[in-house]
Amino acid sequence: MTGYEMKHLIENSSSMYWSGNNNQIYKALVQLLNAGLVTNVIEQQESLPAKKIYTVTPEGLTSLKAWIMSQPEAPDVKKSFLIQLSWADLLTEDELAQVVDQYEKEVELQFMIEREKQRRDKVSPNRTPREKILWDLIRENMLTAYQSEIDWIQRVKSALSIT
Amino acid sequence: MTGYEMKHLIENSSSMYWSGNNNQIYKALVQLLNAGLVTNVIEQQESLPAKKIYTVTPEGLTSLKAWIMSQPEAPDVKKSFLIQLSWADLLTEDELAQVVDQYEKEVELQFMIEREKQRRDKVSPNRTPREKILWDLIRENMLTAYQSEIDWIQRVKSALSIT
DNA sequence: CAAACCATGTAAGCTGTTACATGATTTC
DNA sequence: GAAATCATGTAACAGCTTACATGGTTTG
Repeated sequence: MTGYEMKHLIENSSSMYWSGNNNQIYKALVQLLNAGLVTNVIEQQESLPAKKIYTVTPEGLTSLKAWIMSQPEAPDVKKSFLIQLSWADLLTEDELAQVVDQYEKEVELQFMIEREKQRRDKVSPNRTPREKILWDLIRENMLTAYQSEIDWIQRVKSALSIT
Repeated sequence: MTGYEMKHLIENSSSMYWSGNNNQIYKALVQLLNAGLVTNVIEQQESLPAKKIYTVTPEGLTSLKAWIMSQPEAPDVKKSFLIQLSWADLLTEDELAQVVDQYEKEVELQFMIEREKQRRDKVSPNRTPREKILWDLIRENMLTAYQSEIDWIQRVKSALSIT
């Protein structure tokens, strides 16, 4: 696979949250190459820059497997909206209701974008039945996280309207 | 409040996810001062560096209120575990079960740490009834997010053990 | 006797983002 | 005729982390 292809793959994935901008991808690939974790084959093209097609080496696979088995980290979550809410007593009732509405729309938008991404992505690997199960679980995780946030927003709305 | 106090306040808060290390806090306070959004009073101490006690200006409050009403962003979530899972078909059943268990323990640990933080934090402002409601909602958000992740882990375990 | 607390700050380095650069080909 | 696609890369900047620096007082 080329760096360019990886970039698009990362962009269309939601669990692979890395931005994958040019600056990082091409630099990282050079580092992996120097570390002997990948090799590349250069394919010349007329009127376009030469493709560098990368392949994992056995050492690369070993290194990957070691990372997969390394201690997983808890999710890293940043909800700037909660910081807005923590100061929201400065707002009138109407202003507060408006901001909550905006947040609801934004989260629902991202939720729909995620569902659409999943619908389009028919490329997910199905090399084994277990791999399919794993990928379905990953997708479910993304969706239920959004759903849980949307449920919370409903509770916010009823808690504030009662006041 | 001094920069030092803010640092501790941020560390003990979970919704205020900013790391708040020295380098950033003291630099940011100088910027706020230059922008006229805060003022400070210097209080000399013997055998300790002088305290700089900061206070928001009316301009600072206006600026804060503008930010609170600005378009909220959807949560920014990074779950590196999902990337580990997406490659986990390289593992044996036992290895996979082990990594899932480690993730479960890690998330449960963070969940307990969060609950403990909330239990200890009796300093949360209660200036109005509405502010109390808001702060309770923020706390509920943090906890239900963890709970939703833990529920998902249970589904992962049953989906994988059936295989 | 080591570690933590108080309270300010600086320095170095890594990660991430946005924008720029090339230049032909295809799509709207 | 403008914008996107292909495919590589560079440059400048912002954010974040870790470690260092000072130095007296208190806690384990």
